[in-house]
Amino acid sequence: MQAPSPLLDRQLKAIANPQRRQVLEWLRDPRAHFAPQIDGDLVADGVCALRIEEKLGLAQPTTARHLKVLVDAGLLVPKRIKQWTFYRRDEAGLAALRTGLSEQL
Amino acid sequence: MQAPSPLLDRQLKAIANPQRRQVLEWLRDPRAHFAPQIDGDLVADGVCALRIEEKLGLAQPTTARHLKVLVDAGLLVPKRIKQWTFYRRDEAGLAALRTGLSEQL
DNA sequence: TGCATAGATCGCAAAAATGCAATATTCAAA
DNA sequence: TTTGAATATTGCATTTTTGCGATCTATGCA
Repeated sequence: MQAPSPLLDRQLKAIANPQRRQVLEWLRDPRAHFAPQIDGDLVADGVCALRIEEKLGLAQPTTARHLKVLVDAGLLVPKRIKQWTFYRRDEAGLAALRTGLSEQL
Repeated sequence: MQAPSPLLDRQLKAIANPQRRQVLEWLRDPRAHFAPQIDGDLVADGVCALRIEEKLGLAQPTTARHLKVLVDAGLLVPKRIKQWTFYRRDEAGLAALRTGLSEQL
């Protein structure tokens, strides 16, 4: 079957995984869950992938793929600073998910 | 990783599939999507599994499993009448899903 | 009781998701 | 330019999901 909305489908598949939901939840209040960073503001820029990786307790490639799934679903915004990538929530994408859900479900 | 909420996890996995979302959407207004039934009122009792099966275009065992996933997630209510099983939405479960989402996401 | 219908379950194959190690890429600093 | 750190990508194994045919179970009717 063809998904009526490819975006909503990607978003729902993205949040169907507990680790990825955990990341989204942590990033609701980065200061409450992560130590301050030298480069990149926790809130404005997001949290360094390395921090997320160690908190998740998964290998680096696995974490990287989880983050990519969330970015591709429009739920996270990546920001490259120097050799780091910082991730913050994409509130617009999350709002779209909520809207799509209430319409489709 | 352990899912913080096993129920929410089951619900999100359940709606991560387009066919299952389609069923939930059809059942929002059964009269708009299904012909009247002899036994079992479309709205009060739900829609016969056979009708859902033919509308989905999937084999009987496959449809049966999809419906079971939705029932186990508390999103559908099954009702056995004679040799048929009718399915309707579990609005309480769907409300719980919405609540869980807004809390966790 | 015997038979037909609807649905549930079993067993298996194909596809997708998830994990990791190894490797490639990117960027900064020496 | 070489080195090191952080991230991205590749390749592969394991698990989960999804599909089907075959079969079992439950129910109703002759």
